[in-house]
Amino acid sequence: MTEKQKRFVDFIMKFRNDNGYSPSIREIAAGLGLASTSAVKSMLDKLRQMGELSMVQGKARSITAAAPFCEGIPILGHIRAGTPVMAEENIEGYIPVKEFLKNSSGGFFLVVDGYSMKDKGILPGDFVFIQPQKIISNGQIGAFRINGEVTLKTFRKTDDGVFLMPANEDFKPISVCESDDFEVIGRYVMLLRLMEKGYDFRFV
Amino acid sequence: MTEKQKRFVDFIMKFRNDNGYSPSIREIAAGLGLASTSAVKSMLDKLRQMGELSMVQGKARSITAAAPFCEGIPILGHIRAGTPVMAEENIEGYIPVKEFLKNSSGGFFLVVDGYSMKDKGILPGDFVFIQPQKIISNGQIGAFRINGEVTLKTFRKTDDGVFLMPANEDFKPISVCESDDFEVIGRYVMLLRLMEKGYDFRFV
DNA sequence: TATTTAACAGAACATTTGTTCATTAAAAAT
DNA sequence: ATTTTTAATGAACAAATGTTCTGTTAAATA
Repeated sequence: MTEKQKRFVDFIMKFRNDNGYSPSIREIAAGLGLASTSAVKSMLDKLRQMGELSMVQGKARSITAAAPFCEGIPILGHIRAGTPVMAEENIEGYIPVKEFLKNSSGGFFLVVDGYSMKDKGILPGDFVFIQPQKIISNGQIGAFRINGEVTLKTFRKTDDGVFLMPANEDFKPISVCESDDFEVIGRYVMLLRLMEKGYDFRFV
Repeated sequence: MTEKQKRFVDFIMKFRNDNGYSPSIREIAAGLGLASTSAVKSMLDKLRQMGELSMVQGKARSITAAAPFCEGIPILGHIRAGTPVMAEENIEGYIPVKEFLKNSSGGFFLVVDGYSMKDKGILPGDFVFIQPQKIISNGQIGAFRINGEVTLKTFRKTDDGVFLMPANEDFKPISVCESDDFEVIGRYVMLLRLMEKGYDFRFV
């Protein structure tokens, strides 16, 4: 990507972060100091062809940036690693939260209830993002349904059989028998913990 | 909020989740089975007055849902609490991730480096979202700069003075002296942990 | 029953916005 | 030096979109 192309994507991303919706072509032109809209249009077409952006023909403000150049929260530095300066020049990167927001991919949150995964830093009230998939690799954490109950555990397959391992010495591994009603729901790919309570999460 | 108003907000939120941009008034009308745009318009005006939505006069597709009815990931159930059914009717709520996405409010992420907050489930590599503020309440977790170093700790103010408390018995509390260069950077309001590595986070 | 209110339809209008095209200027390549 | 390519301009057009207005219908209210 050239410097100019980067400026385009940066502007669009910042605009979206600031306003909550994408800029129009004329707003992009104004923002980048261009007097014509056609220059912007051709650049957008090129960026779409490159896979950096996507947009829908004829639809106003339909530009969406492809991952990971999408809406995100800036990373301002490593904690304990020095003084974070609250300036745009200091942004280390962006977290592509939007990547996970795509409900179309089928992911969803589950709320953690117990302390069985405490040693993995997964606590009650945490939201774990589950990417649905039918198989899971050895050692990965995932959501499983066993005998009607849903649980979050580490998947372990040994010569002795399949086990769902907790991350807390107070809990025992679950041995998965042939006779069990067992299903892999999905893989644990993200954890979200909100300290701000009091939000109406629309629980019904 | 009435049932109809909820349907409006639901449709807009779902459209945004699916497409990445907001629906036009005519698309809302079509989606809700209405033949006129004016009915939609007046409802949108009302929802804006209620504070549920916000939009900019004359700008196409500028509807953004106010927190917490904004872009979000569906919550499909409590883990260990039964069988989550992967259906829309089963959605318990939405997590207002977008609320924290608003860079305009000044929030940002810091990357956690050490194990000093382990017992609070905060591990190295985690992203902690910091809401900038100059003062912080007793017992809250926040990011602080002390003598040039940035650290995440629990703020504790007692008769004996001000302390930055770790959540790990291997670490000692930090006593804040008058002579120290001390500053409250902000409050810890969210934690994000990504299991999917390999993303290009645009680190420079 | 009469009146008011709210919700919606339908049309019309104005603005925004995407799109295209001819042209110019500068840079790169031949 | 000539040609080609690229980037940008400016204008114009068409489509999408927000906005407003009048009338209608049904429900609520007096």
